[in-house]
Amino acid sequence: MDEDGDLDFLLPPEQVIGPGENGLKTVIEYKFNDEGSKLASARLNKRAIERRSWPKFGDAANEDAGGRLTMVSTEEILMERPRAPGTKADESKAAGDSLSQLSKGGAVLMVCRTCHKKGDHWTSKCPYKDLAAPADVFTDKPPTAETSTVSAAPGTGKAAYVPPSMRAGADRSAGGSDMSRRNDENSVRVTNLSEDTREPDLMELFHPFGAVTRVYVAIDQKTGVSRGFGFVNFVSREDAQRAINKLNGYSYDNLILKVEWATPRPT
DNA sequence: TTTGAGCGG
Repeated sequence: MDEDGDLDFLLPPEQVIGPGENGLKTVIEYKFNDEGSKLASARLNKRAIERRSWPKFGDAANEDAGGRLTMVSTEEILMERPRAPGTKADESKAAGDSLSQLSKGGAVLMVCRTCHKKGDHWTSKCPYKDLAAPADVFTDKPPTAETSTVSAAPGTGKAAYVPPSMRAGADRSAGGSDMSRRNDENSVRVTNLSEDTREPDLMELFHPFGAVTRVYVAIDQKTGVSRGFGFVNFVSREDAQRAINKLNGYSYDNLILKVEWATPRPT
């Protein structure tokens, strides 16, 4: 109830004096004022006295006049859910928004930061995302003729920075000097797993060959059962190669494992 | 049978 009550624990406790013979009770309470200093105030709860004479109602109707002042209600209160299925769908249609857009979290909020198109796709799904960085990023690093390829961000007319790895003729082969890219290349695909092989099993099987950054087992979302293949990522390409050499054709859970380099999934 | 999931604003 108290908006800025987070420091109230620093204050002295409330004091209640009385009720005296006039039936009045004195309450001394402490508060911070706007400048943050401590204040004490006293109030007389005359109104509480007055409330005692009010007629009782509801569950308290049978209580004595001088009995409990408050009751815990057992009444059920049903909350309205404006977005509950089937309640407002018709209105949404009437408003002209397609349901598919609504299900993506609201058409208005979905504005691509790369091409600035509204309601069509997220930034990560932008068809131009490999072509141009978001127009409002890298403004402190204007592209220069020697170090970058300049292309136009569609619809903006602005030149956009293209990172070296994205430029035409960039070396995308494995094991180069490009550290950020190399990690993806150390991904090993494992197939012909038994269906009760899980990620900890893969970790146990592969980590003796070197540092493993990630293991993954494909799980059927409907049945929860393994789809029989997975991926293991190694820090070092050499370790991954040794694991392939040793574990490809290895008998595991009565099945012959197939272990080979994974090629990046098409996006 | 067999090349991963879904978030995010």
